[in-house]
Amino acid sequence: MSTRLDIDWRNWKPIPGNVFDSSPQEVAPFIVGCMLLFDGIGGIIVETEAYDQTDPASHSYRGCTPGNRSMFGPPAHAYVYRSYGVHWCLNFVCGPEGYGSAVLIRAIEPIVGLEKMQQRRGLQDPRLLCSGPGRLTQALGISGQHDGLPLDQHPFVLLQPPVPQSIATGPRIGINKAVEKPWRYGLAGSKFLSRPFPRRPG
DNA sequence: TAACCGATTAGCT
DNA sequence: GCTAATCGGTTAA
Repeated sequence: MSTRLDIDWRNWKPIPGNVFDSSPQEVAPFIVGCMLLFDGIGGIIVETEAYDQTDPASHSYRGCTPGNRSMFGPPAHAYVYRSYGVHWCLNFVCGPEGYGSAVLIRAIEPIVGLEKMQQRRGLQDPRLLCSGPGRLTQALGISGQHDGLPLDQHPFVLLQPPVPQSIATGPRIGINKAVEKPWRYGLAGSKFLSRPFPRRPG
């Protein structure tokens, strides 16, 4: 059983590398709705968060260290870090080189390679495969050895949809500082979010 | 000791 | 169907 069989992939195009020269607050909403494949397996990005060096919640806030050096490297590269000792989390480095900014990939809708993802995750439910930053790296087989890899070549593939997506925003998840920054972006109503977006007052 | 989390459990609609 | 609370676990400050 698969999803999104209605999509015509012929109209999807590679994401230009210079997209990642922009700020993480611009890149994060842009890549929501884009297709992410790693070694031929993946799906549609449905949730992201922006981080930059001025942000107390960012790994780059206190400058470059051995653990976060990829964040200060060239844009359009991966920053993969270990979270809570056990999980891996995938970020896309953006902004001018040395700026220390990145976009955290928080959730994808699994499309390609369902069986492999289910095997790696040890469960069947598509909604639990990639709905969380640690879950999606396990499903795609991404770990610390992939830190620093360029996003515009194998094993990465990034495609943008022919039509821009409608993006919801909200506060980021799992942080205690700069909680008020609405730097979480996603497809509101998607069943593959790590958590739903708060309903806007109105 | 705090951190960009996941799995499980308990309780709600 | 959903949300909140708890706890294990490694790293770096």
